[in-house]
Amino acid sequence: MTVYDELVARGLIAQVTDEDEIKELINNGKATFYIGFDPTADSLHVGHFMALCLMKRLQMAGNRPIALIGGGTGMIGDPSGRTDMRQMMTPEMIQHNCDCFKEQMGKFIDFSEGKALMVNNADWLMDLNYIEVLREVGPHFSVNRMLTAECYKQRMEKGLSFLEFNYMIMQSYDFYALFQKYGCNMQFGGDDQWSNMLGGTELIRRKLGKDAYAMTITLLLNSEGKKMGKTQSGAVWLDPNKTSPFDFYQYWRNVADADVLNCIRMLTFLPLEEIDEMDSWEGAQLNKAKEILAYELTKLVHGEQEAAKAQDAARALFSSGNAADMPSVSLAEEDFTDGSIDILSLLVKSGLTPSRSEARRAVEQGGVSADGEKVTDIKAAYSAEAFANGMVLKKGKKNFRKILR
RNA sequence: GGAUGGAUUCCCGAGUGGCCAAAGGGGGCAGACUGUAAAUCUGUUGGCGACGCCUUCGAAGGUUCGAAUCCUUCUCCAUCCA
Repeated sequence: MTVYDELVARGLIAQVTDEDEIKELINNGKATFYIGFDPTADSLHVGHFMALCLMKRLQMAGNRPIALIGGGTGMIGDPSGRTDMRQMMTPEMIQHNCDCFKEQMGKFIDFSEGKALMVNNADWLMDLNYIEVLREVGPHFSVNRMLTAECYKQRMEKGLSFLEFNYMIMQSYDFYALFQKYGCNMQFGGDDQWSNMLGGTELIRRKLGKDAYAMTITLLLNSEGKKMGKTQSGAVWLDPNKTSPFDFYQYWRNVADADVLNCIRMLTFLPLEEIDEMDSWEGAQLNKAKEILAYELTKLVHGEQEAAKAQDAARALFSSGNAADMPSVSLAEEDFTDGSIDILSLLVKSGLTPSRSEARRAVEQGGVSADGEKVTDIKAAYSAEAFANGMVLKKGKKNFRKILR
């Protein structure tokens, strides 16, 4: 099976500019392609992970990836897929985020011996001269056409600033620059990037009379049409300090039935035959598939050891309610008043609830238990001895915390 | 620059002097049911030393016994005109 066919089979490809040409290039390892990552946070998240996996797949097939860090485009902010303007970031933040990205990417992609490149578009965008750029690329962009692009259309209602409007031009310029500098002939990105990417291929055609190609990756949506990898408290991060391996594992363990197979197919490196077998699984059997998904992804991101730990912890927690490895919190001397600590403080301290009011509600509604016993009294208090072996505090069905002295 | 409309709690959106910590919906959280799924039903959803107190309706002032609501100035957004 060729790489391209595998990508299709996994449902990873959303749109392509020229299918035959792209097939030819990537199946034969002749592509030098880039994917851009704007440093919008200090860690990569699940959305980036998909792109990195794609990079890896293509790299394994002999193609040369360029990871582009958007130190320059990050200064502008991509309006695609947004209904409001991004908050502008300070150059310091951007620089910090770029550094974080670099480090994380190194774990997934082999950058040794020129097998892959990492570049920062700040290197060429920051020194551009406004008038020169206008004269150089300005004539090749039709404002009328730009405005018909989906990503701008959405913003026509809420308002679009000139700053953001220029994003497409900057991204196009990137492709143009990489094409000339490194012979980069292909760009990949999320499906919401489609119009930005086309801008690049068109610019290259008009300026240089040469062909370049673009391909977008299917956005990972759940059965309700929402982007996956987002939780109430934000994105699911790849940085273990921002999303612990356990939480990461749990996120995937909890996906809806309708989404498991999709996720396995798109995100893991399991052989397709194996995945096809799972296709016939139904009902509670899908829980097995969810475990596989969670384990495989945690392994890819955090390593085999962490994945095993997370899996053991999850299994133990949901069967016996106890486990060696679960998120834990240590209490300090000053957390105790007269030798004991009350349940509300405990819930807040452990991070299970953000406020005492919420802790109170959780207890009143019967959602809290300590060492397997339901807490019914909001005034319940525990002395230091209760934590001698670590107390398992549980809020709701899925939130556990081990409390240590 | 001019005219008009707007900014309300996590989001959408009611509220036009006291009955407003603010309707309704969405989302979230908790409970029941289950398979750590979905759907459904119930409760809950600013904070706190909690029948009370404190902070919140774009910002700052003002009127009033009392302001999300009235007045002034400012900021931001949309639409139309230039």
